[in-house]
Amino acid sequence: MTDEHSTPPDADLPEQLRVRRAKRAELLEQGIDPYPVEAGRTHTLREVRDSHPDLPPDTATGDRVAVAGRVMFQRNTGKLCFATLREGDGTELQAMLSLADVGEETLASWKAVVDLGDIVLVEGEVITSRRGELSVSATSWRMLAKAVRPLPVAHRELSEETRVRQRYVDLIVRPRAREMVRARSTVLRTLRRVFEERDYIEVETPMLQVLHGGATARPFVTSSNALSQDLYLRIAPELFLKRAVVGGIERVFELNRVFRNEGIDSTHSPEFAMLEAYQAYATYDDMAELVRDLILESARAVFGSTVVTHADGTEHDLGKPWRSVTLHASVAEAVGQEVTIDTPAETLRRIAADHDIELKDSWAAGEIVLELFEKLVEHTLVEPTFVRDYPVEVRPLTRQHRDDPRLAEAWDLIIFGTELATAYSELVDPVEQRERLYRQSLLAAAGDPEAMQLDEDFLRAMEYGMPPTGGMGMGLDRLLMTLTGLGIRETILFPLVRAE
RNA sequence: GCGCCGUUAGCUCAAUUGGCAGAGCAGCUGGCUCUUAACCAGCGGGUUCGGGGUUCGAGUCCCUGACGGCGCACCA
Repeated sequence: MTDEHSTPPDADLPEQLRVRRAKRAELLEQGIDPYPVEAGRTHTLREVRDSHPDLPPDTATGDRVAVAGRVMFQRNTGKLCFATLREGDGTELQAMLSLADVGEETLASWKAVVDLGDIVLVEGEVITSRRGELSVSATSWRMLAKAVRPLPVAHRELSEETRVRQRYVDLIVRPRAREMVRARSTVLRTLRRVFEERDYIEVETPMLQVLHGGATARPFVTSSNALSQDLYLRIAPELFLKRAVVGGIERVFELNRVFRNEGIDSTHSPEFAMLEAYQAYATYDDMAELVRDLILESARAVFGSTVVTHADGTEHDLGKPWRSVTLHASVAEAVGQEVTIDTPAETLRRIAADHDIELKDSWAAGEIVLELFEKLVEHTLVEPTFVRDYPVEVRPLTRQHRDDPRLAEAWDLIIFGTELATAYSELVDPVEQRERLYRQSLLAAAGDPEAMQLDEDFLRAMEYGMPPTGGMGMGLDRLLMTLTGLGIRETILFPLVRAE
């Protein structure tokens, strides 16, 4: 190890770090381990609180406990010290050290070495203070983990960057950060529960893939030394889940990470959690019912109700009936004139021009209608809305509509103006599927980085016969954003950040 | 990828026209046996993101790089 990489001498450290290291050293000199292996805790703060509700002020219970927690506030008078301890779930409890009970030496040592942020054990009697605060009145205390770096100011917001880069600090000082971790876990559990109740099987499919497919997006590329070839981090689990359906796993879902090498902003992360589910002998209508159940059950699990608060502060009851509208009808409503699958491209171009929407020359009617929807309609759909029946040219992997072959049996669920989930009646005709994938592979060969490669093995699977199947996809991070009204970096515990 | 804005004490932020770099919390010293963002008195703490330039003098102006935020593009 060179000097450059060794521990910097204390003299180079900021004052507060030096001071805390000195206190650690002081404990060691006294023969006290500042990081003992055995904590000796007998009760959690929560347990003490729960077992002593509503005590009147100035009560001595006679109950002896040893509690542990991080020191969040300190209020020291000459012969009486108060500290607020906090444990992982945010529960706080006051510790009191009185000269009369602990003696001069112990009190002095407490004042000398305990800083905000330290994790300590306090052993004593459960009492209430004269002001009525439930407390542990110490007979002894012990350092469990000396913090050598000071906590940030507890009563001011951390900067956005520090919150994301040092999430461990964010979790210590900001209750909402802790709540989000628990909300995410609750939603994960709830989604799995709903699937289990519907006899779905959870599977894990490859994240490292030899071929790039399943959606249109730019992949991350890596390489295998053993295979001497490039591998792709998956952009979607779709093609493997469909193989599973072919094999007879008729109700299957996967809830795990996908990776897309695209923009990073308040609604996009390069890695995000994707839920996809496929159900044999079901259609996109069945998947709509499933998705509604997944979202409502998640809301109930997190909030105890279906009412959620959007980023702008408005409350919305997701439990009310959800609207369903065709893509063309939604556009027609927005532009105030008839728009259907029969509307010619020239007419649609005129409508776009009237609304100052730029179009590519190569676009056909279907692509123009979708552009009109995205520019004029999508952001206006605040309440949950299924937008359904897209032109086939914009949904190349979806089965043709049973009533009109120019349409695809697909819907997007829009909430708060953004897409939350999508579903199809899946294309299961292997001949048709081969043609469409072949056209995609031509685009890929021509240099379109988002286009899929031709996956012969996937096509071979379909040739064995895939039952009529409904499929859905939903971003977990998006769901949490919808439920909590927060940005995507708040819903991900440790979002990707550039190295400092 | 392009444009705009930002980076100052451990944390959150000030600093007029280019003229001695400041506050609150945190820290240190002393005081205080019922505080709870405790209080009172005193003290210390800075490579003003890095590099270069203009100037008698740069936190401030110019060039350049790093990192971040917002907008656009792409996307779920």
